[in-house]
Parts: sequence; structure tokens; C-alpha cells
Amino acid sequence: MRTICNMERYNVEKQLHKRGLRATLPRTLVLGVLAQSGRHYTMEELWRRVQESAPEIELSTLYRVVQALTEAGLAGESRLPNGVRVVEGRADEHGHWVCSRCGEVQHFPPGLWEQVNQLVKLAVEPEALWFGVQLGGAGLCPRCRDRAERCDEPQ
Amino acid sequence: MRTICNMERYNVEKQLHKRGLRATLPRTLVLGVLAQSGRHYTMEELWRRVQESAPEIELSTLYRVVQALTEAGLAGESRLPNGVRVVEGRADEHGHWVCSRCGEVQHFPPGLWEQVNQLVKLAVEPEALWFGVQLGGAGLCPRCRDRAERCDEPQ
DNA sequence: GTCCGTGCAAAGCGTTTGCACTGTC
DNA sequence: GACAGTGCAAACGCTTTGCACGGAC
Repeated sequence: MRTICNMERYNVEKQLHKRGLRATLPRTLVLGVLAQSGRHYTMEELWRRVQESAPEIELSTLYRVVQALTEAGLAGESRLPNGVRVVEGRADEHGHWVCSRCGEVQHFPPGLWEQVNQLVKLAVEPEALWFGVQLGGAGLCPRCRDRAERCDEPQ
Repeated sequence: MRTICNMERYNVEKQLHKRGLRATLPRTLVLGVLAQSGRHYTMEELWRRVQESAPEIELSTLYRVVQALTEAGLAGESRLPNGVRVVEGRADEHGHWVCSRCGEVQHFPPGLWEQVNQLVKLAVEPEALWFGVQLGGAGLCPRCRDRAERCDEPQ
């Protein structure tokens, strides 16, 4: 199933051109997916998603595309606490954390990243120049917390 | 050069026993290094350090030792923003960040981690159960900032 | 003496790279 | 038409795993 309508495709291509990148199929697809969904993807998730539209696209290409988009400021790469690479649209990070029980990726509430970044900036800036924090963490997501409480299981 | 004096060795072995782990050479050495220095190590740094005392210790053993110590709460693993694994003594993270210019690993000022964790905890807890944040980030370390300012270089 | 932990070697997996070709500009 | 970007395949580096031996308890 095609996931990019013409108008979006147009925008995506414009963004690419603005940064001096050629608008190729892999790039428009990836940027379209990232911009449209607003969520994060592991490389494999992103690959599968891209392949729905264009099965011929290689994983190695995906790595190069993600790198190009990141360097151009059109996407952001980060790492979950366990080291898994995740990609999302825009470079401004908001952070995510992982449920220790079910492994689901969770987003922090909006605004929290900015708060934390401000806090860190104030603490670091007398000495150094601050670009931005990366926020991660671990906990129990609502569902798993409820399950744990209800069953009164330890752990 | 031997890095563990007898008394420290004794403490280290006691800690291991307390957690139900056998006090083997690789474990005592690694825990000794981590506990003594208080800083973080990449796996390779740690390996080199351990090999100064016991060259026969394998890298694969080191991975297993680190895993065991982490699970026992005697060490903490985390990831730099670029995905590199780092290990340090104790599990209570304080976070570190990387200088975007020279790549040096920097520690956040003491207390900051607790502040941030508290902030995040408050924001997340109504919904979920919070274990702890992982804090990372990027900036210019004091030296590189000074250099950049002095030369008035862009970037 | 038992069994956990290690050394050793090989496999695994995510990621990168070289090269010739294709498609964008 | 030039050259950036891709597909393909192979290499690479970090990490994990299987197995038999050795050492901690």
C-alpha cells in the first residue's frame, strides 16, 4: 500500500532539495514515513515499512539514507538504553524509555524533554557549551504496572 | 602492575559473595577496577586495564563478567549517545555526555542526575512506575569551547 | 566432589564498505 | 552528460554462544 500522497511527496522532495540532497525513491519514502508518523523506528521496522512500498530497497541503502537525513537535520538518530538504534523525523529529541517488563517503547510526556534540557543546560553551561540532552530510562508501563499490582507479584 | 591491594581484594570478594557470586580472578579484578576508579570504561578500555594484571583473561569472559556484575547490581552498563557501551561501578547512574568536537566523555555535575530523575519521575509516575532515567547528551567540553571561542571559528 | 565460571574458538548479527550501474539534476 | 546515490555482495567489528576443562566452594 502506497503511503505517500502526491502533495506530501512534493513537500518531502522540496525539503530534500532545500538541503542539497537529490530526491531519490529511498529518500522520499523514508522521509515520508518519518515525517508522517511522528514516531520512532528501529532500523528493521523502518526497513519493513519502506519495503511495503518498494521491496527492492536494500537495508544498506537505508543506513545510508538515514545517515544522510540525519546529517541534513531532517531526521534524528538515538539509542534506547539497551543500545538499539532508533530513528525519527526531525532532529529535536523528546526521548523515550523502555518498559522493563514488556519491552514496549514509551514516550515521555510532551514538554518534559525541554524541561530536562533546560535543567542540564543550566548545570553544565558555566563550564561547557551545551547542545542538548538525550533522555532515556526504564520503568513499568501502565499496563505492566497494573498487572504487577493486581497480581501482587514481587518484581 | 597489580592494582588491587589485599584489603580491597577482600572487600571485593565479600561483595561478590554477598550477591551469591563466586569470587574468581576475572570478577575480582573487574570489580576492583570499577570500584576503585569510579570512572566509566568502554569494554576495550576495561579489557586492557584488566589485562595489565591478568593477560590470560578473554574478552568474552569480560562480557560475561560485566553481565553478571550488572545483574547483581555491582556494576552499571549504559550507552553513550553514539551507541558505545560503557561500564562503571555501582548501578546508580549519574550520566555522561560526549564532547562533539574532541569526543571526550564528560560527567555531569554531581546531583544533577537525581534532579533530573526526580523531574522525570514526577512526570511519568501518574501513569507508570519509574525506575530511573538515563541521561546523555552532547556539547562542547570546556577546552574545546575555549578553543572555539578564541579562534572565533564557526562550528 | 560438585557445579559454576572460564578459556578457546566459532558463529551471529547489526553495520559499513567497494564497486559498477542507474537515475536525478 | 556528469555525478550523486543505489543495489548487490562481501567484509567488518562487537557481542554472543557451545563446549570441555579448571578452580571455587
